[in-house]
Amino acid sequence: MPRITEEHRQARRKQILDAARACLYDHGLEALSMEMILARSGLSAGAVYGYFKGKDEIINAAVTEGTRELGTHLLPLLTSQEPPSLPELMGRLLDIITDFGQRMPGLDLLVVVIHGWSHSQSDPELKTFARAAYQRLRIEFAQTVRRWQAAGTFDPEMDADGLAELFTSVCLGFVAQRVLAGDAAVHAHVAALRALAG
Amino acid sequence: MPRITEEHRQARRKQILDAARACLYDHGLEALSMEMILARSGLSAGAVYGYFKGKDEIINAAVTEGTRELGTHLLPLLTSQEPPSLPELMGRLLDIITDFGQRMPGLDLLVVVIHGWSHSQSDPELKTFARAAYQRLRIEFAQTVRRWQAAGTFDPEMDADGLAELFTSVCLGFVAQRVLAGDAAVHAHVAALRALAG
Amino acid sequence: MPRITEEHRQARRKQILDAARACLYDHGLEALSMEMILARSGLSAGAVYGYFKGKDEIINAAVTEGTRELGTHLLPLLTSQEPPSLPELMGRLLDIITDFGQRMPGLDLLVVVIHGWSHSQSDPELKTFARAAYQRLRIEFAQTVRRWQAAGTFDPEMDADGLAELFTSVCLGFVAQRVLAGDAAVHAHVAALRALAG
Amino acid sequence: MPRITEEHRQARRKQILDAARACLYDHGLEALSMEMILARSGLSAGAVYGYFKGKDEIINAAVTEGTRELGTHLLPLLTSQEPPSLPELMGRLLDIITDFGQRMPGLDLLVVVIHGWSHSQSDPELKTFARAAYQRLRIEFAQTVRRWQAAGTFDPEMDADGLAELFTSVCLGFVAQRVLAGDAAVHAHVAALRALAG
DNA sequence: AATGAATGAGACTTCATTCAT
DNA sequence: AATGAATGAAGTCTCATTCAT
Repeated sequence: MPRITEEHRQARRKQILDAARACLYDHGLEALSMEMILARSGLSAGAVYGYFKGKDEIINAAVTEGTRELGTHLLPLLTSQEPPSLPELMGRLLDIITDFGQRMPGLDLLVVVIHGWSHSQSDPELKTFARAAYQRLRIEFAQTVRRWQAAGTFDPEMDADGLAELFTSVCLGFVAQRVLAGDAAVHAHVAALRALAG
Repeated sequence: MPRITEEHRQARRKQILDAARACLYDHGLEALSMEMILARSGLSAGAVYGYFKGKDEIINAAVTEGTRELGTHLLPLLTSQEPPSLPELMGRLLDIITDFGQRMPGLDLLVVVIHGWSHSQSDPELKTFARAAYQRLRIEFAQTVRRWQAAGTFDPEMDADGLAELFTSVCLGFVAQRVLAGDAAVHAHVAALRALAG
Repeated sequence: MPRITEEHRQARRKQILDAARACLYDHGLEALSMEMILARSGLSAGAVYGYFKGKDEIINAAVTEGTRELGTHLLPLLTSQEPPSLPELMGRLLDIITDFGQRMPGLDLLVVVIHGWSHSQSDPELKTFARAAYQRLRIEFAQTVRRWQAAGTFDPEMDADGLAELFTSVCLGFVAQRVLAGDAAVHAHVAALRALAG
Repeated sequence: MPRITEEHRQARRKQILDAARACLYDHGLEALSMEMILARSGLSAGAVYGYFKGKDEIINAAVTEGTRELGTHLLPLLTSQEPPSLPELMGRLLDIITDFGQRMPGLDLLVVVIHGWSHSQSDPELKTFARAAYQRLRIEFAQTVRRWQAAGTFDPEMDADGLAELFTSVCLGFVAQRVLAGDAAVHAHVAALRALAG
């Protein structure tokens, strides 16, 4: 069946990456095997290798494209010229993260995100990508803080970069806590922030 | 055959676990092999298998004992009957985390911690352990909040559990941010908390 | 669908076999793959499989047709009723072999011949073919020797078959030496024969 | 069973290389597989990979060590300060080649030699080795010719290098002819040389 | 007649673990 | 207690061939 459409190609790619994510969720980085991905995707070895050069490329694509997609949802809120208040903004960000985690039925994508964090430490390409992505998050937080300061919501004396680091930690820690402790509530974080900095 | 001393056994165990951590840092979860650990530890296969039942047991021990050790340093601060102020407490906790990360020359133990987070999601035993450990952190934070409330530092109306979740996220996120973004400063977090909740 | 012309078929066949020879020269028997031949010939898999039943058939055809073609050039000299002297005859034969080796730009066809020798040892069909072809060479040499004896150039007492074996070895060895040692000169062989048997 | 003797190591190496040669004889370069070599050697995959880095290294070792061994038997005759007459020398050389071919029961090592010729054209390391080995043969032949000339057996006017090329072709061609035509007799070559140059 | 995406058997190799010494 | 050679299941990937279009 020659000459497939670009649309078809993209569907196949997604099929493979989704299978990889599901297997990563089920078995973890160590035990993840091509055989699993092949079985879960329903494709043959040859077919999969027509889309990706190897296992590494599949994992990297699964991680980077997932991260990019989450970023696509988070960034509009952080680049908004009139950001909502800190608790509200954080609430929306954590909601997006929570929704992202529940995007695929039968698995928690946040667990896959954690596997991505781990994997990014041993794959140079992924490490560079992760560094850029998470530094970007911090930078956008800093900009948002400056917008709050300009709007008079925050004291202009405050260190925008320091606050951005803290907020970045809250977002990343929310992911970690959900995965490691088994739960973490958006509303709890929002209420706590409102109580502290209300 | 004269039995070896318990002291000797513990030294060998540590030798193996340190080698495993170093290899984990250098190569990640996926590429970690017994051969590496053997080479790095300077022991033979037979020797190592005399101390651990297999690779999984080594990884689990490396992760659980590391986590336990970090906990041992953190808990006294969180169980103190007269906790310092939030920014100060957080500063001390993050300092301990930072120091822990730099404990072994040539590697960043926080990277190993992240690998542990990932691995804990696919190993049931480790998952249970992690859940207990990180929930414990949250619980102790909640107790500290209640002590602050009792002491009049914090408004008694505030939700202690919600604040505990937030603080837990900050600690975990600090680890993640240092590893992923490449840096995160204790003083920045402290200053930000002081600015917010002074 | 109008049948393609026989001429077109032959052109395509040659295109495929020449690609196979070039790939054989570049990569050897072990590494030779259909993908290479496909890429080099500029044809699609489906097209090539319309001309040959499979890889083996292509290799066999490349070898047998090449051998047959070389034979076509050599035989007239060996069946001549009035053969030139031994040194001169050998000179002409080796010239033909040398020219054959340089027939295709960018590759040494004698290298391909050696691959054919190797391959013929594991393919029964090719082995039979090779046996017939090289025995024929020997037989024709013997006939030539008999013509020389009849003409009084050679002593009739000499063993024509033994001489034919020697001459066959010289021809085959010339090919092997050019390929293995990297060179072998026709004139050196001719001069040596003239010096020995002048 | 740790700490094996060097003797044991050599025996294992030979076991593997002999298995490789037998498989090469039975199946040829293309079809040769590790599985075959493993089965024939009676060793496990892991064991074999403890002796050789991979399939290529096994093939190369089988070829180079075989060639070196044949050389070890041929060279003394070619470096002798008082070489026998041409027919006699050639007879002895071809006898050694013939014996070498029959060295291993159940297979014709000369067929393996031809596979080595083929393989040497696609493996750079082997190509260099082969070039050196066969040029050496030619060089020693030339020296022998010069000794004959010095001794008065051969006309000093003759081109020693040209004769050496011819004699090298006879030796290599003898191997090729035995393999390709199915036979070639030492005595026929000797008689023919005696008849020509006696 | 031609295309080339897909198949899937099977190739090569690794590596956690064992056990004779 | 320690060694390290050997095992062999299992992993990743290739590639000759097919067949829907």
